[in-house]
Amino acid sequence: MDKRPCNSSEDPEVRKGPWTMEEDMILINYIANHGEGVWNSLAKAAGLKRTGKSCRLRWLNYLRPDVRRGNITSEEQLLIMELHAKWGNRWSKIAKHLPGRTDNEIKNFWRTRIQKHIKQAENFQQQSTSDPTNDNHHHHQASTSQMSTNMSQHEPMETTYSPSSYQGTTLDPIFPTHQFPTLIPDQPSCCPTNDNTDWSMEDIWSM
DNA sequence: AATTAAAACAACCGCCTAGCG
DNA sequence: CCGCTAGGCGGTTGTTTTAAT
Repeated sequence: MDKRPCNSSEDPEVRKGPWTMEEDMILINYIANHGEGVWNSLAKAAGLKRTGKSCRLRWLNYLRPDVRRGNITSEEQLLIMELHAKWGNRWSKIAKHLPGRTDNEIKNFWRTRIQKHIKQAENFQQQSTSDPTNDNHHHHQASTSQMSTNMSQHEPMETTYSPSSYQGTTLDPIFPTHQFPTLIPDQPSCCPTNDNTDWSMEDIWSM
């Protein structure tokens, strides 16, 4: 486990940080030949100086052949929002309904794209509520009810989620309608150019 | 062109739980 | 039943990339 008396972070034998292409290749080859086993022993057997956890994460979030990367479509966005409204931050549960997407990716997506807009909406709300000339803050629209209907009977309120957070999303450019995004401009975040090393998963899998 | 700020993404950390001896 | 371990999960942090000035 991770009550880690052993394999502690001071252990010079344990590598941390970004994975190299060599490590990726080793992991992929090993799993291709032996399958996924007990991750700790897999890491050792494969000769990787990584924790089992690290290997597992790398495999699940990045190396698996069926993992989809890049643009999250508007349909997927919509699904994510619906499922998040239902289940809160149950990222892995949500991810199961988005084939090829990982919980980590969805989580990051939520934090970077959606939460930002919720915050903005909240700020606007505060402004508008403190503005006596603006009294439209009690008109709960479809968006509100749609997103919050199931909240009450579900898990304890997630800190990242507040039904009211969704109110006012109509103001946000990313949510052009009263509903949830039916069409959201695809972000330039496609083409993950994170490969300074000039290689991609396609390259690896073609080997 | 250089610098800074913001956004996006990858990876780690620590807690929780299930399974096994 | 109890303790231990591995795996899974959600939160958070660190790094890289992109956009703005």
